[in-house]
Amino acid sequence: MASTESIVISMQQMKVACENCSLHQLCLPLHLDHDAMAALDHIIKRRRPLQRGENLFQSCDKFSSIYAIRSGSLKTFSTTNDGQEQVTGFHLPGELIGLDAITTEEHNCTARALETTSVCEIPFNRLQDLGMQIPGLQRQLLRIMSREILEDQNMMVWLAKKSAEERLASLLLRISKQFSTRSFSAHEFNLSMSRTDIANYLGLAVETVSRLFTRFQAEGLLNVDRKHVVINDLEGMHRMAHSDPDCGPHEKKSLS
Amino acid sequence: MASTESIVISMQQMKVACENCSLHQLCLPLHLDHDAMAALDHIIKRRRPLQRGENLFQSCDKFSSIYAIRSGSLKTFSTTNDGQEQVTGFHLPGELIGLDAITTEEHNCTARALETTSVCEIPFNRLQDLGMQIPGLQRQLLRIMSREILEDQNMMVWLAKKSAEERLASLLLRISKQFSTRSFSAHEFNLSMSRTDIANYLGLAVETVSRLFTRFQAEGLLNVDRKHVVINDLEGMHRMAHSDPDCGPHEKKSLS
DNA sequence: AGCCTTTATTGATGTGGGTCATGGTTGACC
DNA sequence: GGTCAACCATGACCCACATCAATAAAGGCT
Repeated sequence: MASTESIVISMQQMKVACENCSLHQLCLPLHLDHDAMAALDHIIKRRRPLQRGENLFQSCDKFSSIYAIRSGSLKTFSTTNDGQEQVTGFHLPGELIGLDAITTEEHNCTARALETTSVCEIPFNRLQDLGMQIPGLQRQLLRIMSREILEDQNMMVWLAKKSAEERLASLLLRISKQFSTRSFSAHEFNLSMSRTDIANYLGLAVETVSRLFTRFQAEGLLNVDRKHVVINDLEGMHRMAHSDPDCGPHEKKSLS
Repeated sequence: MASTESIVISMQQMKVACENCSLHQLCLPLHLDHDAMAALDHIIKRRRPLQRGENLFQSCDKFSSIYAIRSGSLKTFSTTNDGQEQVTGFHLPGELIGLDAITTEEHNCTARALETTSVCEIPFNRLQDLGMQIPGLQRQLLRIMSREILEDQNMMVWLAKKSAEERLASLLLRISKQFSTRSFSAHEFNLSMSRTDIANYLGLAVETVSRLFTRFQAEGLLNVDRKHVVINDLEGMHRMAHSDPDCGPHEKKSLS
């Protein structure tokens, strides 16, 4: 038993080496040379995968690292002063989370795995030190944060104005896009989050989300069975979301 | 005429020297030594103040600088593909704008002065160079961007869930707070933006904003006459916004 | 298996705030 | 002063979505 487990772990470690990681261009698309990549790889901590429901970090935890998501998914949420949970985002592979904690030096939200999820932990202080040596790295970090600001602002625009159906359609399209860039089907996937989380995130009632799924299905846009979603009419979904196929509000713009 | 104008400009230039600027701790609260401050001061470009309606930058302009607001106010807005204007923010003295353009290297929104407004222009490339020499500066820049991310996320939470009255009350409280930290009255001020801009920003109809002002007045919370606002019951406004006096959604957290 | 909890669906009903329409102010310009 | 264009206020109406309520289905326990 112990031996198979150690084999599993060492294979995992091989797989997560930054240089070989299929996601590295999404984490830090720097085109670093081999040495720089090795240095970056060196500071990254491996962790055992998180199980569904486990927290990566919690609100008020001291900030020390940012995290790159390798597989699985998380939600981030904060708790309002009256004890209500507010979902602030769903985070899918290739995204970096924890950036909002740099300023306060403690986390402002809790990040909880929605399914079995593996992440790379990047200690921020060591990343900063490395940034002093590799000029491009600092700039890249600024660029990533800038992108996050931009996306959040788009999201704000979107939340302020969009109808329930536009919101749900946009979210589904974002997830679909996400899967397709990971070479999975853009048409068929499992939602890792509950209806409640979706509703909370979108600022809607659960019942509304549920009804929308039913309606989208009735209109032939998709088939849904609990968490399993098959999108039949991607273009129709785009029309529903009232967003151009490539500049939707949820769109994660490529850094190229 | 020419001589008085040159005197005005030189006084202005004296006043905006970073070291003496009453806002410098808000722009870049670094506690830099004199030399570092001088270096920072040296790269900052002065501009003549913007008149109401003038653009600081426009969507799709090439990104080259970030801007610190010294006085006055601006709105930022983007234009949706169907030609609608969407206000993404009101920006008051002490704030830094343009950070969202780092990633795309062009501006994604237009920044327009709502009144006579003066800003410091900080060329980003030169700031980056300076950052290589002054380690704290890079970190501070990351911190400022992180704060922006945090604030935008709070704003998202807030837009997703809050009622019309909570939205307007929060905005008024943010403005009030803003004035009070600048040693102006927290109770009495002029709104620089139109009802239409407010409604657009808050994701409401103009009529709703108008009615809310009337209702707040009827309830004795404030007095309003066109742009002029007197808040009679700050605490009542906080209750209306459903936010603790010091952790409201619109709150610009001090970096301390 | 059986029980319990959590999650999802669906229907009935109510309401916040959007939309439309009208009229009043204010200020810029001739 | 008159005219025109923004801007703002207010009433009448309506609809999208929340809320309330009931049921059903799906895991997770022992």
